[in-house]
Amino acid sequence: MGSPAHDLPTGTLHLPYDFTVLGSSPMDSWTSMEDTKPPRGLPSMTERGLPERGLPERGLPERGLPERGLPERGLPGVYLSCLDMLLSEDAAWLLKRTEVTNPLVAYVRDHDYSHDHHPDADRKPPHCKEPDQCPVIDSQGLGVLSPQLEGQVEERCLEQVHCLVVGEVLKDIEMACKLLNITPDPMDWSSGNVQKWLLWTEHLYRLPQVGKAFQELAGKDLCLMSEEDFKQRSPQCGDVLHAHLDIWKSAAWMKERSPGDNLIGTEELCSEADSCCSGQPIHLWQFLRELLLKPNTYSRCIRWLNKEKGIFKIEDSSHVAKLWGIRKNRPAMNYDKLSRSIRQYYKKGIIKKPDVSQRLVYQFVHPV
DNA sequence: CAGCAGGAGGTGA
DNA sequence: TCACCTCCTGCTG
Repeated sequence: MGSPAHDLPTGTLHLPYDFTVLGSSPMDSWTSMEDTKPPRGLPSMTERGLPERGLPERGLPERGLPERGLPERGLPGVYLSCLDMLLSEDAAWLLKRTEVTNPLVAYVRDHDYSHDHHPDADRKPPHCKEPDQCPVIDSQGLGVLSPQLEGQVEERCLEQVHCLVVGEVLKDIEMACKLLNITPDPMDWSSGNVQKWLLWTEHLYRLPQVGKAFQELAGKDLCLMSEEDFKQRSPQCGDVLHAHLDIWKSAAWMKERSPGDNLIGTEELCSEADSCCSGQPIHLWQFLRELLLKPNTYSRCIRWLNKEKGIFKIEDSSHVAKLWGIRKNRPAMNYDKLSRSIRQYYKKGIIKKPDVSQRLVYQFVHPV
């Protein structure tokens, strides 16, 4: 687009991630929302790339907190689902190993809160004698590698991790776009799209409702707003929303810069049943399946009980209904109505009740 | 009380 | 016409 909002620098990945979620599932963060400290401001990503201000320092007094807070580890944690499998120790080690070559990682190091959750996060992983001498995987079977080769292999590994993270973020954004029926580039959003995005973000991260504060604003206006503007309109979570928008902006920017890059596993997102790829309105059963396909983000409200058999459980009925309502622009949507729609699928042979009927448990007649 | 089942009329694409 | 949405009654655990 070439818009100011997209004039990000090249060469480094500029996403305000909180890498400290590496050792814990984002949904764990969500789980802990009610009983843990509320969110603190996320770093704002500037046009220069790295945040203007760092993440709040540990031990700083909490500021005014919304009733329903973000996951403790911060909103971007949701975007790191692909790294859930990494042990926190390994993650810490990885950060140490990569900070030299990647400014973003160095930034993350500087703002590493992993000690909050993992007191041993700095400890090297058990399989490493010293962080600096961590064995490099010799996938070629060449035996001991020369330091130069080792460096190259290492760099490649880091690149792969990098790509994995970026790819996962883009996938999640793409998924959200499909679910909301909006474009990935905030610059293209109408005011209606902005409201949808706000509603979605509020519900996903349980932020206080601030949609009214951003009424009449199109995506373009939103992109031109500074963090201060955001905070002015929403003192409670303006900074979080601004940071979240930054992620979307950078994703759009990256996509625009390298449209050929196949960072996104579109085949996963656009299976033959996904009519949303062809511009058709999404069906409820498709919507449910989309949520089920993103367990790292939505398993708190809907999850597979038996994926092979297509049996799933709606864990948070009102939340799923709300998400569906947002998607369909039906603010009055509730589980009663949603379940009525699900029951319409009984006749059509799309969804049924499992043989052993349980509350909130349904089964796709034709599992994926 | 929340969830389930299903009838019936309405709505928008 | 279709795919819901909305409202409803009655039943169940």
